[in-house]
Amino acid sequence: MSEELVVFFKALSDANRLKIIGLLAQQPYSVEELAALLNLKASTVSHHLSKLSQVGLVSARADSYYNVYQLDEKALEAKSRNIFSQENLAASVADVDAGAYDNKVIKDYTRKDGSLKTIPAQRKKLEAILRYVVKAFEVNKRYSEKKVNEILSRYHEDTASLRRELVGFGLMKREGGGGEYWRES
Amino acid sequence: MSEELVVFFKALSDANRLKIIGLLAQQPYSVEELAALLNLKASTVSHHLSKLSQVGLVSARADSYYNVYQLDEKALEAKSRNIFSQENLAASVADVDAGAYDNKVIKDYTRKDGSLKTIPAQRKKLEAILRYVVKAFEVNKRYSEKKVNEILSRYHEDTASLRRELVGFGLMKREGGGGEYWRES
DNA sequence: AATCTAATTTGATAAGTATCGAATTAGATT
DNA sequence: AATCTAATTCGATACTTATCAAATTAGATT
Repeated sequence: MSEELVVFFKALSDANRLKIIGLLAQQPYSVEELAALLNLKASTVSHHLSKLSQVGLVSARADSYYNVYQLDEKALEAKSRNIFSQENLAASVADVDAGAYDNKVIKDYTRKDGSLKTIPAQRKKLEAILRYVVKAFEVNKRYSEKKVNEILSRYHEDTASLRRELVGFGLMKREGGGGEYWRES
Repeated sequence: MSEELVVFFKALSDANRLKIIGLLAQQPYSVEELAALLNLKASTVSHHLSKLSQVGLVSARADSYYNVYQLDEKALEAKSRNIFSQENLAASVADVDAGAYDNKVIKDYTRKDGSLKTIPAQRKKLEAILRYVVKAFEVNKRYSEKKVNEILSRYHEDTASLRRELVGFGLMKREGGGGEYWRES
């Protein structure tokens, strides 16, 4: 899950928390000492330490009156090594809808009945629209040019352009001689 | 300066910005495409890209209508390698006042005239107070026990305790036989 | 030159959070 | 058992920021 990474980075997105990490890298400190060193109240430092401990960067041990915090150097090293690993990068996009762009373009360019308002001029949008239109054809079935035009006319009157672009982008194939078209898988 | 590190981590402390990085790790995208994929408005994505580009993680190239953003993998790798380097840890504590803890303890335990309200029971505070008191003695000069007591009496009536602790913590030395004391450098 | 389109900037709003002071808790010392 | 002390939790406040809508800008196409 990507949320864990966000929490980790948020834990480090504060100047005073970075100072705490830097100080604890030298030696363990109590909350009270950290508060004095950073010129903050103990309650504030406690809040910061809680965030750092949530992500496993620091831990506390009780010593008489004091809660002495120490840096977990192992965790620090481990985290820094695989922050931008393939797994983490992949995890961050796991819940991104890959079809969202096509869907938006289709939504922008079609009427309620599914026909096209216009044929997009931009290449990327045209591709998205063509991927949408080509679904009207069965895979591997042969169509005459007349039949192709009839189907495309449901989408836009300029069937010749649609037909040409479908072939141009490789979404449909045309047999050299006979004027037959088909959609490949 | 530590502020640079904070900005870097803040740039990464957002789920949508991490998704952008994950997406750009696969291929470059335009602002419009990212907006559709993340279900955000273009202006919001622009805002995110601006933060990422501030820290050098992404850059844009113009392509017809579009601003196509790409991930700077080199920068990503370089950053992740030395995030928690010695230099960065040291930089984060550079502007921390190392004497702040002693100062706070001294402030808490002394009156306006510099004398001690009480002698701290806690070891760490006692150390801080003793470091403060020992400054009343010149380095390497010899003092009789009587003179030591006279000086210490400016701070607290229990001169015997102060004297004993100063020696115990190694801040002052006593010659075995003759009852002479001195402060070492 | 005029017109489009995507991107950015600006302003407003809502959500998040660093900080402090007060109250409470946990634990050790007496 | 009673009392201290440091730490934590809680409530309030001020500041930051993610997001959107509207206005503006930059650049390409016609």
